[in-house]
This record gives sequence, C-alpha cells and structure tokens, in this order.
Amino acid sequence: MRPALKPGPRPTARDAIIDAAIRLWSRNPGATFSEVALHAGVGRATLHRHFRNRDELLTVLAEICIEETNDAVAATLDEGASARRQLRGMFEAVIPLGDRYSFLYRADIGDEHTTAGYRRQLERVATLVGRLKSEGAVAADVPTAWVVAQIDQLIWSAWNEVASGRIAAADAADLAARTLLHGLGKEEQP
Amino acid sequence: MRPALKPGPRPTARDAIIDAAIRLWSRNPGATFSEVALHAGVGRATLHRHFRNRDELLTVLAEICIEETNDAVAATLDEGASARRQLRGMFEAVIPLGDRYSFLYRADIGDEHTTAGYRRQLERVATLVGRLKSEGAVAADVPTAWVVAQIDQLIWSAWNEVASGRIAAADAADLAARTLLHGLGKEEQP
DNA sequence: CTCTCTTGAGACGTTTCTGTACCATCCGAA
DNA sequence: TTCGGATGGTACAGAAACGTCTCAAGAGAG
Repeated sequence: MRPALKPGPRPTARDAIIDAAIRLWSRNPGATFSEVALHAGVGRATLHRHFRNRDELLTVLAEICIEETNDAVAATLDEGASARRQLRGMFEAVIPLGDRYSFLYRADIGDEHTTAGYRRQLERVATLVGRLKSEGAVAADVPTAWVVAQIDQLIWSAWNEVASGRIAAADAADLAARTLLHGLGKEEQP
Repeated sequence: MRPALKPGPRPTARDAIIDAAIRLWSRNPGATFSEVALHAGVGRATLHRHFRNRDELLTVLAEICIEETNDAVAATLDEGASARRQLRGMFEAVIPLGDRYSFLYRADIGDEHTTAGYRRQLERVATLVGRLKSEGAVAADVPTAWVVAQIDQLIWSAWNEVASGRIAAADAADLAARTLLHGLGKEEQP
C-alpha cells in the first residue's frame, strides 16, 4: 500500500501544472490549455486527467489564492493589535501575493463556492473597517463599502507599482496605509 | 452625387455596431463577433465590411473612449482654476464614462497608436499631479507615479461602486477627491 | 521480479469562431 | 424609372482549441 498517495494521484504532476499555470497565465491570461501542459512538462492528456477543463483549473487556482491569502493574513494577525496596525499588517502580507495571482483579477470565475470565498474575505475586511471606524482611524461618515473597495484597489495598485518598478517594495505597505488613512495631501501630524 | 456619404459607408450601420459592441462587451467581454452583429441588428458580413476583425473593432472603441475622455475633460477644464478644482472636475467628468468603457479595462489592446494615446492621458494626469504638488495639495515626498496610479484606480473604483449601487452617483467625485487628498481618516479642517 | 498505476505521446472527432465569397434585395440619387 | 452602392443571409473552408481515447513505456510497491 501507499497510504501517503492513497487520496489521489502523485502530487508532483499536479503541483507542476498549478505552478506552470500560475506562471504562464500571469504573463498571458489567454494562454491555451496545451501551452500550460507544455510549460508544466506534462502531456496534455495528463493535464486533462487532473483538471477536467480550463474552468476547473482556474477555479482550483482561485481557491489556492484565497487560501494562501487567508494564511498570509492569519500569520501576521495580532489579535491584540490596533486596527490600524492590523490594516498595515494586512497590506504587508497581501501585496506580495499579487506577483502570483494578479491574473485572477481579470479572469472571471463562475464557480459559486469560490466567489463565496472571495466575498467572505471582503466581509472580513469590512469588519476591520468597522473597527477602524470605532478606533477613530476612519471617519464614520464614509460608507464602509467605499473603504473596502479602496483597500482592495490599494492592494492591487501597490503590487502593480512595485512590479513595474515605479515604487520600492519596502515602501508599498506604508504608502498604501498612508494613502488610505491620511490621503496624499501635505502631512499633518495627528 | 452624395457628398455627405462620399467619405465612407452610411454611418448608421457603423454606429449601431459600435453601440452594440460597447453595450454587449460591457456585460460579456468574451462575446463573439457574431453576437455583436446580432445585437447590432446587422449581418455578420456587414460587420466584417466595417471592421476587419475583432481587434480592429476593439481598437476603434478604445480610440473613441480616449477621444471621449479627452473631450469630457476638456469641457470641464477651467484653465484658471486651481489644480484641486481641476482634479475634482476631472473626476466628475470621467467617472460616468466607466459605464460605457469599463470593458476596455480588461481587454488588452495591442495597437501601438492606441496605447500611446492612453499613455499621453496618463502623462497629462502626471502634469496635474505636479501642479497639485506645487500648490501644496499633494505632499512632495509621494512618488508622482503613485499618485497617478491612485487617480486612475479611483476613477474605476468610483464608477464601479456607483454602478453596483453601493454609493450614490452624486457623491462619487467628492468621495474620490477626498480619498486622494485627505484620506479616509477623521476629518481635519486644513 | 512482477504487478499496478501513472504518464507521455499522439490520433481522432467535435465544436466554435473566423474570414471570405456570392447573390438577391433594398434604398436613395439622378 | 434606372442605377450604384450598401446590406442581409447564407454557404464555405480553414484554423484553433477542446475533450476523449488508446497504447506503450516507465517507475515504484510488494
């Protein structure tokens, strides 16, 4: 028996496919299924054995992204910290993930379960925004939905600017947090 | 002779196609060429007569978008106004255009001439940012590229929130300008 | 060693979209 | 009315991608 392999096929091929798909689709979101197989060093038939079709692979990648994001946030999450610091920590944890999952931004995932996972993440951000408001870090008269949208955009925007070399990676999280809370006007010490 | 029609085919079909393409691709960016023809109430052959292929149509739409954006900005542009007011005016003029051209955000235009037009728009925004800085509305230590990216994102983000009904259309431009210049922290009167 | 399972390679049929060509029709201008 | 140009419908062929299937080879467990 091979208890370690019992639950499914050997992980190597599957992992290679996932890795290649992320890498390839990051550069070319329209890359074909055959190209993914090619870059994974795997036969196209094998690819179909692991993922029925393009949508299924895309869905799996999206779920991995959500999971990894949750993990990254959880790892830096300090329950005792102020909401301000948690926001800052979230930026720091999540912005680098853009490198691997930016292509999901453009892809449209039909899967209900996956979109629900994304929605749950946004709800968690909304909770954080609520705490920011009660801490006085965010004005109460601003719609929470707007703040959430800004946080979401800032993450992608920050990654994008880092990726294209226009801002330094070390500055990204600071800049994002500052932009959200204080704006880009002349600095005023609170 | 029909001097009015001499330069090209009757405009009705072409306009109907452009209109249908914008409307259709806004909802479904992957919609096929045949579907566009169908929604335009036009034979597929006619569509091909006006636009050689999908890319050509997409390029034309992108150019129309750029042109319309420039016009909208120019219409509200008050040379004498402060950079602050110009920023606010730009938000007000451009945000509603998201309704028609949001799909271009995801589409990738290969055409060099068109991307150059987009780059020129960004450069104009960069100029505005420069004036915002010298007016003291934006801190000098913030990278201009970052400010430009934020303005770009705010436009799409504001349109998106309005479109999904989470914020009121009337508030969009104000909220965007406030977010950029003052952030979403507690209001402090400058 | 033997057996089982996964894999790689490729063939095959199907679907979908694309680009072109043809022809009958319709409309406005002369 | 007559004519030219634009249109609609349709047929056609080609390309590309997809999904399935088969078969031989290889690797690891027992």
